Amino acid sequence: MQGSPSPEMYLVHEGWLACSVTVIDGGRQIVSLHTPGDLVGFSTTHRATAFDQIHAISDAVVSIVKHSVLSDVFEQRPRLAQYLMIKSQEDQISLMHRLVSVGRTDAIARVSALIGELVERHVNAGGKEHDSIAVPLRQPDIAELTGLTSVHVNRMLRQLRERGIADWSAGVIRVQDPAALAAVAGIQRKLPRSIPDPVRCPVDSSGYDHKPHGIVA
Amino acid sequence: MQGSPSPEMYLVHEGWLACSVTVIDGGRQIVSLHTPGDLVGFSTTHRATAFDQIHAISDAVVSIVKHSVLSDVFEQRPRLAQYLMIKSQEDQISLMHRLVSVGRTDAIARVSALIGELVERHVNAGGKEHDSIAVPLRQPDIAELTGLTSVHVNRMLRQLRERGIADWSAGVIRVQDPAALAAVAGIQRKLPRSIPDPVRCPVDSSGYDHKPHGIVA
DNA sequence: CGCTAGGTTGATGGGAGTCAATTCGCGTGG
DNA sequence: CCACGCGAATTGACTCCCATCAACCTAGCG
Repeated sequence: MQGSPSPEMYLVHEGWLACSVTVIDGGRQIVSLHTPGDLVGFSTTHRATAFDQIHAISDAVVSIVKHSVLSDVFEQRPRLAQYLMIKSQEDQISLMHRLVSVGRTDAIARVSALIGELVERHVNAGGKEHDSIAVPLRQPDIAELTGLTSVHVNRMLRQLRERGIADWSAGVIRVQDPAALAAVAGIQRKLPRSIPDPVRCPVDSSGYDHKPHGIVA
Repeated sequence: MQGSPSPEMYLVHEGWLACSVTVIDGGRQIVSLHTPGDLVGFSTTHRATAFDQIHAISDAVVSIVKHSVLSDVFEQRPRLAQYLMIKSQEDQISLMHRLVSVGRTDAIARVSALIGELVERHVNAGGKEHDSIAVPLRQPDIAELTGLTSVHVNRMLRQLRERGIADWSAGVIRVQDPAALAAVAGIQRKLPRSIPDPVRCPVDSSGYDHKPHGIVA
Protein backbone atom coordinates (compact mmCIF):
# COMPACT_ATOMS: atom_id res chain seq x y z
CA MET A 1 0.00 0.00 0.00
CA GLN A 2 1.02 3.53 -0.71
CA GLY A 3 2.66 5.02 2.34
CA SER A 4 2.94 1.88 4.39
CA PRO A 5 6.18 -0.03 4.71
CA SER A 6 6.52 -2.80 2.16
CA PRO A 7 9.40 -5.16 2.90
CA GLU A 8 8.67 -7.43 -0.01
CA MET A 9 9.05 -7.84 -3.73
CA TYR A 10 6.99 -10.07 -5.96
CA LEU A 11 8.27 -12.40 -8.63
CA VAL A 12 5.43 -12.84 -11.10
CA HIS A 13 4.65 -16.37 -12.25
CA GLU A 14 1.27 -15.88 -13.88
CA GLY A 15 -1.00 -12.94 -14.56
CA TRP A 16 -0.31 -9.24 -14.79
CA LEU A 17 0.52 -6.80 -12.00
CA ALA A 18 0.54 -3.02 -12.11
CA CYS A 19 2.39 -0.47 -10.08
CA SER A 20 0.38 2.71 -9.57
CA VAL A 21 0.23 5.95 -7.65
CA THR A 22 -2.90 7.65 -6.38
CA VAL A 23 -3.17 11.43 -6.22
CA ILE A 24 -5.22 13.43 -3.77
CA ASP A 25 -8.21 14.09 -6.03
CA GLY A 26 -8.73 10.38 -6.54
CA GLY A 27 -7.02 10.00 -9.88
CA ARG A 28 -4.55 7.20 -10.37
CA GLN A 29 -1.57 6.69 -12.64
CA ILE A 30 -0.15 3.29 -13.51
CA VAL A 31 3.60 3.69 -13.70
CA SER A 32 4.55 0.18 -14.73
CA LEU A 33 3.09 -3.06 -15.94
CA HIS A 34 4.50 -6.45 -15.02
CA THR A 35 4.11 -9.79 -16.72
CA PRO A 36 5.40 -13.26 -15.77
CA GLY A 37 9.15 -13.23 -15.15
CA ASP A 38 9.20 -9.68 -13.80
CA LEU A 39 10.34 -8.77 -10.33
CA VAL A 40 7.97 -6.12 -8.98
CA GLY A 41 8.78 -3.62 -6.26
CA PHE A 42 12.52 -3.76 -6.78
CA SER A 43 12.85 -0.04 -7.31
CA THR A 44 11.54 0.86 -3.87
CA THR A 45 13.66 -1.60 -1.90
CA HIS A 46 15.71 0.98 -0.08
CA ARG A 47 12.78 3.11 1.01
CA ALA A 48 11.28 3.00 4.46
CA THR A 49 7.79 3.60 3.10
CA ALA A 50 6.44 2.54 -0.24
CA PHE A 51 5.63 5.29 -2.64
CA ASP A 52 3.53 3.20 -4.97
CA GLN A 53 0.83 0.57 -4.82
CA ILE A 54 1.07 -2.84 -6.38
CA HIS A 55 -2.15 -4.43 -7.55
CA ALA A 56 -3.20 -7.22 -9.84
CA ILE A 57 -4.66 -6.52 -13.27
CA SER A 58 -5.71 -10.12 -13.63
CA ASP A 59 -5.59 -13.07 -11.28
CA ALA A 60 -1.96 -13.67 -10.52
CA VAL A 61 0.45 -16.14 -9.01
CA VAL A 62 3.56 -14.67 -7.41
CA SER A 63 6.50 -15.58 -5.21
CA ILE A 64 7.23 -13.26 -2.34
CA VAL A 65 10.84 -12.16 -2.10
CA LYS A 66 12.09 -10.28 0.94
CA HIS A 67 14.12 -7.12 0.46
CA SER A 68 16.63 -8.46 2.92
CA VAL A 69 17.96 -11.06 0.51
CA LEU A 70 19.37 -8.36 -1.74
CA SER A 71 22.50 -7.75 0.31
CA ASP A 72 23.37 -11.42 0.15
CA VAL A 73 22.72 -11.51 -3.57
CA PHE A 74 25.12 -8.64 -4.14
CA GLU A 75 27.77 -10.15 -1.90
CA GLN A 76 27.62 -13.72 -3.14
CA ARG A 77 26.06 -13.78 -6.58
CA PRO A 78 27.40 -10.86 -8.62
CA ARG A 79 26.10 -12.17 -11.94
CA LEU A 80 22.60 -12.45 -10.53
CA ALA A 81 22.90 -8.97 -9.09
CA GLN A 82 23.88 -7.64 -12.48
CA TYR A 83 20.95 -9.44 -14.04
CA LEU A 84 18.61 -7.81 -11.55
CA MET A 85 20.11 -4.46 -12.38
CA ILE A 86 19.53 -4.99 -16.08
CA LYS A 87 15.90 -5.89 -15.44
CA SER A 88 15.56 -2.76 -13.34
CA GLN A 89 17.08 -0.69 -16.11
CA GLU A 90 14.59 -2.11 -18.58
CA ASP A 91 11.79 -1.03 -16.27
CA GLN A 92 13.33 2.40 -16.13
CA ILE A 93 13.49 2.67 -19.91
CA SER A 94 9.89 1.59 -20.12
CA LEU A 95 9.06 4.35 -17.66
CA MET A 96 10.90 6.86 -19.82
CA HIS A 97 8.89 5.77 -22.84
CA ARG A 98 5.69 6.19 -20.94
CA LEU A 99 6.65 9.61 -19.67
CA VAL A 100 7.50 10.83 -23.15
CA SER A 101 4.29 9.43 -24.51
CA VAL A 102 2.16 11.05 -21.82
CA GLY A 103 4.06 14.32 -21.74
CA ARG A 104 4.52 15.04 -25.41
CA THR A 105 1.99 13.22 -27.56
CA ASP A 106 -1.77 13.42 -28.03
CA ALA A 107 -4.34 10.83 -27.03
CA ILE A 108 -4.34 8.77 -30.22
CA ALA A 109 -0.54 8.53 -30.13
CA ARG A 110 -0.52 7.44 -26.50
CA VAL A 111 -2.95 4.62 -27.08
CA SER A 112 -1.06 3.57 -30.20
CA ALA A 113 2.23 3.63 -28.33
CA LEU A 114 0.73 1.46 -25.62
CA ILE A 115 -0.44 -1.06 -28.17
CA GLY A 116 3.00 -1.02 -29.74
CA GLU A 117 4.63 -1.61 -26.39
CA LEU A 118 2.33 -4.51 -25.62
CA VAL A 119 3.02 -6.09 -28.99
CA GLU A 120 6.75 -5.67 -28.46
CA ARG A 121 6.52 -7.26 -25.02
CA HIS A 122 4.56 -10.14 -26.42
CA VAL A 123 7.17 -10.74 -29.11
CA ASN A 124 10.07 -10.41 -26.68
CA ALA A 125 8.40 -12.89 -24.38
CA GLY A 126 8.43 -15.40 -27.21
CA GLY A 127 4.79 -14.95 -28.22
CA LYS A 128 3.84 -16.46 -31.53
CA GLU A 129 0.71 -14.92 -33.01
CA HIS A 130 1.76 -11.40 -33.89
CA ASP A 131 -1.63 -10.38 -35.14
CA SER A 132 -3.71 -11.41 -32.18
CA ILE A 133 -2.68 -10.89 -28.58
CA ALA A 134 -4.73 -11.49 -25.45
CA VAL A 135 -4.32 -8.67 -22.93
CA PRO A 136 -6.17 -8.47 -19.60
CA LEU A 137 -6.28 -4.65 -19.53
CA ARG A 138 -9.68 -2.94 -19.29
CA GLN A 139 -10.34 0.47 -20.78
CA PRO A 140 -10.08 2.13 -17.35
CA ASP A 141 -6.66 0.48 -17.00
CA ILE A 142 -5.61 1.87 -20.37
CA ALA A 143 -6.77 5.27 -19.18
CA GLU A 144 -4.63 5.03 -16.05
CA LEU A 145 -1.65 4.00 -18.14
CA THR A 146 -1.98 6.76 -20.71
CA GLY A 147 -3.08 9.64 -18.49
CA LEU A 148 -6.47 9.83 -20.21
CA THR A 149 -10.05 9.13 -19.18
CA SER A 150 -11.70 5.84 -20.01
CA VAL A 151 -14.24 7.71 -22.10
CA HIS A 152 -11.57 9.17 -24.31
CA VAL A 153 -9.69 5.88 -24.49
CA ASN A 154 -12.84 4.35 -25.86
CA ARG A 155 -13.02 7.00 -28.59
CA MET A 156 -9.38 6.50 -29.51
CA LEU A 157 -9.83 2.74 -29.77
CA ARG A 158 -12.82 3.28 -32.00
CA GLN A 159 -10.81 5.62 -34.18
CA LEU A 160 -8.01 3.06 -34.54
CA ARG A 161 -10.61 0.47 -35.44
CA GLU A 162 -12.38 2.67 -37.99
CA ARG A 163 -9.09 3.65 -39.59
CA GLY A 164 -8.23 -0.01 -40.00
CA ILE A 165 -5.08 0.27 -37.89
CA ALA A 166 -5.81 -1.91 -34.90
CA ASP A 167 -8.70 -3.54 -33.13
CA TRP A 168 -8.70 -3.91 -29.36
CA SER A 169 -11.90 -5.43 -28.08
CA ALA A 170 -12.95 -8.28 -25.82
CA GLY A 171 -9.46 -8.35 -24.34
CA VAL A 172 -7.73 -9.11 -27.63
CA ILE A 173 -5.46 -6.81 -29.62
CA ARG A 174 -5.34 -7.27 -33.39
CA VAL A 175 -2.90 -5.03 -35.21
CA GLN A 176 -3.95 -4.71 -38.82
CA ASP A 177 -1.50 -2.06 -40.00
CA PRO A 178 1.72 -2.08 -37.92
CA ALA A 179 3.34 0.65 -40.02
CA ALA A 180 0.41 3.01 -39.56
CA LEU A 181 0.34 2.20 -35.85
CA ALA A 182 4.00 3.13 -35.46
CA ALA A 183 3.46 6.29 -37.46
CA VAL A 184 0.54 7.36 -35.27
CA ALA A 185 2.48 6.53 -32.10
CA GLY A 186 5.04 9.08 -33.22
CA ILE A 187 8.03 7.84 -31.27
CA GLN A 188 10.86 5.86 -32.71
CA ARG A 189 11.36 2.85 -30.56
CA LYS A 190 14.46 1.38 -32.12
CA LEU A 191 15.58 3.25 -35.22
CA PRO A 192 18.35 5.84 -35.00
CA ARG A 193 17.53 9.46 -35.70
CA SER A 194 18.52 10.82 -39.06
CA ILE A 195 19.35 14.25 -37.73
CA PRO A 196 21.73 14.27 -34.77
CA ASP A 197 20.73 17.77 -33.55
CA PRO A 198 23.42 19.01 -31.15
CA VAL A 199 20.94 21.28 -29.37
CA ARG A 200 22.64 23.09 -26.54
CA CYS A 201 25.65 20.83 -26.16
CA PRO A 202 28.23 23.06 -27.84
CA VAL A 203 27.70 25.70 -25.21
CA ASP A 204 29.22 23.64 -22.49
CA SER A 205 32.11 21.91 -24.20
CA SER A 206 34.22 24.69 -22.76
CA GLY A 207 34.17 23.47 -19.22
CA TYR A 208 34.62 19.75 -19.73
CA ASP A 209 37.15 17.84 -17.78
CA HIS A 210 38.08 14.37 -18.93
CA LYS A 211 39.52 11.97 -16.44
CA PRO A 212 40.47 8.33 -16.70
CA HIS A 213 37.57 6.18 -15.62
CA GLY A 214 37.15 5.40 -11.98
CA ILE A 215 34.22 5.78 -9.69
CA VAL A 216 34.14 7.71 -6.48
CA ALA A 217 32.19 5.87 -3.83
CA MET B 1 22.88 11.22 -29.12
CA GLN B 2 19.56 9.53 -29.49
CA GLY B 3 19.94 6.39 -31.58
CA SER B 4 23.69 6.29 -31.73
CA PRO B 5 25.70 3.93 -29.55
CA SER B 6 26.82 5.52 -26.31
CA PRO B 7 29.40 3.44 -24.45
CA GLU B 8 29.84 5.96 -21.69
CA MET B 9 28.35 7.28 -18.52
CA TYR B 10 29.00 10.64 -16.94
CA LEU B 11 29.75 11.36 -13.34
CA VAL B 12 28.70 14.94 -12.73
CA HIS B 13 31.11 17.16 -10.80
CA GLU B 14 29.66 20.59 -11.50
CA GLY B 15 26.64 21.93 -13.33
CA TRP B 16 23.38 20.27 -14.32
CA LEU B 17 22.73 17.67 -16.99
CA ALA B 18 19.42 16.55 -18.45
CA CYS B 19 18.36 13.36 -20.09
CA SER B 20 15.74 13.92 -22.78
CA VAL B 21 13.88 12.27 -25.64
CA THR B 22 12.85 13.93 -28.89
CA VAL B 23 9.65 12.97 -30.66
CA ILE B 24 9.03 13.15 -34.39
CA ASP B 25 7.14 16.44 -34.44
CA GLY B 26 10.06 18.20 -32.79
CA GLY B 27 8.81 18.22 -29.22
CA ARG B 28 11.13 17.13 -26.48
CA GLN B 29 10.64 15.66 -23.04
CA ILE B 30 13.21 15.81 -20.29
CA VAL B 31 13.03 12.54 -18.41
CA SER B 32 15.61 13.20 -15.72
CA LEU B 33 17.69 15.95 -14.22
CA HIS B 34 21.15 15.39 -12.83
CA THR B 35 23.15 17.45 -10.38
CA PRO B 36 26.70 17.01 -9.03
CA GLY B 37 27.21 13.53 -7.61
CA ASP B 38 24.85 11.84 -10.05
CA LEU B 39 25.88 9.15 -12.48
CA VAL B 40 24.13 9.83 -15.81
CA GLY B 41 23.43 7.26 -18.49
CA PHE B 42 23.49 4.32 -16.13
CA SER B 43 20.03 3.12 -17.07
CA THR B 44 20.92 2.54 -20.72
CA THR B 45 24.16 0.67 -20.11
CA HIS B 46 23.01 -2.62 -21.55
CA ARG B 47 21.55 -1.18 -24.74
CA ALA B 48 23.30 -1.24 -28.08
CA THR B 49 21.86 2.12 -29.06
CA ALA B 50 21.00 4.95 -26.74
CA PHE B 51 17.34 5.78 -26.45
CA ASP B 52 17.83 9.16 -24.90
CA GLN B 53 20.01 12.24 -25.31
CA ILE B 54 22.18 13.70 -22.60
CA HIS B 55 22.76 17.42 -22.69
CA ALA B 56 23.95 20.11 -20.35
CA ILE B 57 21.52 22.56 -18.77
CA SER B 58 24.37 24.72 -17.57
CA ASP B 59 28.10 24.57 -18.08
CA ALA B 60 29.24 21.31 -16.58
CA VAL B 61 32.27 19.36 -15.50
CA VAL B 62 32.04 15.59 -15.72
CA SER B 63 34.10 12.45 -15.54
CA ILE B 64 33.61 9.92 -18.27
CA VAL B 65 32.99 6.39 -17.08
CA LYS B 66 32.99 3.50 -19.53
CA HIS B 67 30.17 0.99 -19.41
CA SER B 68 32.70 -1.79 -19.48
CA VAL B 69 33.81 -1.15 -15.91
CA LEU B 70 30.41 -2.27 -14.60
CA SER B 71 31.11 -5.99 -14.82
CA ASP B 72 34.26 -5.56 -12.76
CA VAL B 73 32.42 -3.46 -10.23
CA PHE B 74 29.81 -6.16 -9.77
CA GLU B 75 32.41 -8.91 -9.50
CA GLN B 76 34.82 -7.20 -7.17
CA ARG B 77 33.04 -4.42 -5.32
CA PRO B 78 29.60 -5.63 -4.32
CA ARG B 79 28.98 -2.76 -1.91
CA LEU B 80 29.70 -0.24 -4.61
CA ALA B 81 27.44 -2.13 -6.99
CA GLN B 82 24.67 -1.99 -4.45
CA TYR B 83 25.25 1.71 -4.00
CA LEU B 84 24.95 2.22 -7.75
CA MET B 85 21.74 0.27 -7.72
CA ILE B 86 20.30 2.44 -4.99
CA LYS B 87 21.18 5.57 -6.95
CA SER B 88 19.51 4.05 -9.99
CA GLN B 89 16.42 3.25 -7.96
CA GLU B 90 16.26 6.84 -6.78
CA ASP B 91 16.30 7.96 -10.40
CA GLN B 92 13.51 5.55 -11.13
CA ILE B 93 11.40 6.86 -8.28
CA SER B 94 11.99 10.37 -9.51
CA LEU B 95 10.79 9.25 -12.93
CA MET B 96 7.66 7.78 -11.37
CA HIS B 97 6.96 11.07 -9.64
CA ARG B 98 7.35 12.95 -12.86
CA LEU B 99 5.10 10.56 -14.75
CA VAL B 100 2.35 10.87 -12.16
CA SER B 101 2.68 14.62 -12.17
CA VAL B 102 2.49 14.86 -15.95
CA GLY B 103 -0.17 12.23 -16.39
CA ARG B 104 -2.60 13.08 -13.66
CA THR B 105 -2.27 16.70 -12.53
CA ASP B 106 -2.92 20.05 -14.15
CA ALA B 107 -0.35 22.63 -15.15
CA ILE B 108 -0.19 24.57 -11.90
CA ALA B 109 0.31 21.36 -9.95
CA ARG B 110 3.10 20.18 -12.26
CA VAL B 111 5.07 23.36 -11.91
CA SER B 112 4.53 23.35 -8.16
CA ALA B 113 5.64 19.74 -7.94
CA LEU B 114 8.77 20.56 -9.87
CA ILE B 115 9.58 23.39 -7.50
CA GLY B 116 8.98 21.07 -4.59
CA GLU B 117 11.30 18.47 -6.07
CA LEU B 118 14.03 21.03 -6.67
CA VAL B 119 13.75 22.30 -3.11
CA GLU B 120 13.88 18.76 -1.78
CA ARG B 121 16.96 18.01 -3.87
CA HIS B 122 18.62 21.15 -2.63
CA VAL B 123 17.97 20.23 0.97
CA ASN B 124 19.09 16.63 0.48
CA ALA B 125 22.28 17.88 -1.12
CA GLY B 126 23.01 19.78 2.07
CA GLY B 127 21.87 23.17 0.82
CA LYS B 128 21.45 25.81 3.43
CA GLU B 129 19.19 28.65 2.33
CA HIS B 130 15.78 27.06 2.15
CA ASP B 131 14.06 30.17 0.95
CA SER B 132 16.29 31.04 -1.98
CA ILE B 133 17.72 28.49 -4.40
CA ALA B 134 19.68 29.16 -7.56
CA VAL B 135 18.52 26.90 -10.40
CA PRO B 136 19.89 27.05 -13.97
CA LEU B 137 16.61 25.96 -15.61
CA ARG B 138 15.03 28.25 -18.22
CA GLN B 139 11.29 28.38 -18.79
CA PRO B 140 11.61 26.23 -21.93
CA ASP B 141 13.44 23.67 -19.80
CA ILE B 142 10.64 23.73 -17.26
CA ALA B 143 8.22 23.20 -20.12
CA GLU B 144 10.14 20.16 -21.33
CA LEU B 145 10.18 18.77 -17.81
CA THR B 146 6.49 19.26 -17.13
CA GLY B 147 5.05 18.40 -20.51
CA LEU B 148 3.78 21.96 -21.02
CA THR B 149 4.68 24.81 -23.35
CA SER B 150 6.98 27.60 -22.25
CA VAL B 151 4.13 30.05 -22.69
CA HIS B 152 1.94 28.21 -20.25
CA VAL B 153 4.81 27.69 -17.83
CA ASN B 154 5.20 31.43 -17.75
CA ARG B 155 1.55 31.87 -16.87
CA MET B 156 1.77 29.30 -14.09
CA LEU B 157 4.85 30.95 -12.59
CA ARG B 158 3.05 34.26 -12.64
CA GLN B 159 0.08 32.70 -10.90
CA LEU B 160 2.30 31.25 -8.17
CA ARG B 161 3.91 34.65 -7.77
CA GLU B 162 0.61 36.52 -7.61
CA ARG B 163 -0.81 34.05 -5.12
CA GLY B 164 2.21 34.61 -2.89
CA ILE B 165 3.23 30.96 -3.00
CA ALA B 166 6.57 31.03 -4.77
CA ASP B 167 8.67 33.29 -6.94
CA TRP B 168 10.88 31.87 -9.67
CA SER B 169 12.63 34.53 -11.65
CA ALA B 170 16.16 35.36 -12.77
CA GLY B 171 17.19 31.79 -12.09
CA VAL B 172 16.31 31.91 -8.41
CA ILE B 173 13.49 30.08 -6.65
CA ARG B 174 12.00 31.66 -3.55
CA VAL B 175 9.32 29.63 -1.82
CA GLN B 176 7.15 31.91 0.27
CA ASP B 177 4.44 29.48 1.33
CA PRO B 178 5.70 25.87 1.41
CA ALA B 179 2.41 24.50 2.73
CA ALA B 180 0.41 26.10 -0.06
CA LEU B 181 2.97 24.89 -2.58
CA ALA B 182 2.62 21.30 -1.40
CA ALA B 183 -1.16 21.61 -1.44
CA VAL B 184 -1.18 22.88 -5.00
CA ALA B 185 1.26 20.17 -6.11
CA GLY B 186 -1.34 17.66 -4.98
CA ILE B 187 0.94 14.68 -4.47
CA GLN B 188 2.17 13.49 -1.15
CA ARG B 189 5.89 13.04 -1.34
CA LYS B 190 6.57 11.44 2.03
CA LEU B 191 3.51 11.25 4.21
CA PRO B 192 1.49 8.06 4.41
CA ARG B 193 -2.05 8.08 3.08
CA SER B 194 -4.82 8.29 5.63
CA ILE B 195 -7.10 6.01 3.62
CA PRO B 196 -5.56 2.73 2.54
CA ASP B 197 -8.00 2.07 -0.34
CA PRO B 198 -7.74 -1.63 -1.31
CA VAL B 199 -8.83 -0.94 -4.89
CA ARG B 200 -8.89 -4.14 -6.91
CA CYS B 201 -6.58 -6.18 -4.71
CA PRO B 202 -9.27 -8.38 -3.10
CA VAL B 203 -10.23 -9.75 -6.50
CA ASP B 204 -7.03 -11.62 -6.98
CA SER B 205 -6.19 -12.90 -3.53
CA SER B 206 -7.79 -16.12 -4.66
CA GLY B 207 -5.00 -17.21 -6.91
CA TYR B 208 -2.01 -16.32 -4.79
CA ASP B 209 0.76 -18.77 -4.17
CA HIS B 210 3.17 -18.01 -1.39
CA LYS B 211 6.58 -19.59 -1.48
CA PRO B 212 9.62 -19.16 0.72
CA HIS B 213 11.93 -16.53 -0.67
CA GLY B 214 14.41 -17.50 -3.28
CA ILE B 215 15.10 -16.09 -6.70
CA VAL B 216 15.03 -17.99 -9.93
CA ALA B 217 17.86 -16.90 -12.20
C1' DC C 1 -33.96 -10.65 -11.24
C1' DG C 2 -31.63 -6.67 -9.78
C1' DC C 3 -26.87 -5.20 -9.20
C1' DT C 4 -22.55 -3.83 -10.80
C1' DA C 5 -18.56 -3.05 -13.80
C1' DG C 6 -17.42 -2.13 -18.15
C1' DG C 7 -18.34 -0.38 -22.73
C1' DT C 8 -20.43 3.13 -25.89
C1' DT C 9 -22.03 7.47 -27.38
C1' DG C 10 -23.51 12.52 -27.30
C1' DA C 11 -23.36 17.37 -25.54
C1' DT C 12 -20.88 20.83 -23.25
C1' DG C 13 -17.10 23.41 -21.14
C1' DG C 14 -12.46 24.46 -19.79
C1' DG C 15 -7.57 24.09 -19.68
C1' DA C 16 -3.77 24.30 -22.31
C1' DG C 17 -1.78 24.80 -27.08
C1' DT C 18 -0.97 27.87 -30.86
C1' DC C 19 -0.02 32.15 -33.01
C1' DA C 20 1.67 36.53 -32.58
C1' DA C 21 3.43 40.93 -30.81
C1' DT C 22 6.27 43.26 -27.47
C1' DT C 23 9.84 43.78 -24.18
C1' DC C 24 14.16 42.91 -22.00
C1' DG C 25 18.98 41.58 -21.30
C1' DC C 26 23.16 40.32 -23.33
C1' DG C 27 26.84 39.59 -26.45
C1' DT C 28 28.88 41.03 -30.92
C1' DG C 29 30.44 43.76 -34.28
C1' DG C 30 30.37 48.08 -36.78
C1' DC D 1 28.73 54.06 -28.28
C1' DC D 2 25.10 52.32 -30.73
C1' DA D 3 22.91 49.03 -33.97
C1' DC D 4 21.84 44.59 -34.43
C1' DG D 5 20.59 39.96 -33.43
C1' DC D 6 19.19 36.46 -30.43
C1' DG D 7 17.28 33.89 -26.70
C1' DA D 8 14.23 34.32 -23.11
C1' DA D 9 10.34 36.31 -20.78
C1' DT D 10 5.81 38.23 -21.10
C1' DT D 11 1.18 39.02 -22.53
C1' DG D 12 -3.20 38.74 -25.34
C1' DA D 13 -6.48 36.52 -28.58
C1' DC D 14 -8.13 32.54 -30.39
C1' DT D 15 -8.59 27.50 -31.12
C1' DC D 16 -9.08 22.80 -30.01
C1' DC D 17 -8.26 18.60 -27.64
C1' DC D 18 -9.74 16.23 -24.00
C1' DA D 19 -12.33 16.11 -19.43
C1' DT D 20 -16.71 16.16 -17.61
C1' DC D 21 -21.39 14.99 -17.22
C1' DA D 22 -24.91 12.13 -18.47
C1' DA D 23 -27.54 8.55 -20.52
C1' DC D 24 -27.92 3.97 -22.14
C1' DC D 25 -26.56 -0.74 -23.22
C1' DT D 26 -24.52 -5.16 -22.30
C1' DA D 27 -22.83 -9.11 -19.81
C1' DG D 28 -21.79 -11.58 -15.72
C1' DC D 29 -23.26 -12.92 -11.21
C1' DG D 30 -25.18 -13.51 -6.60
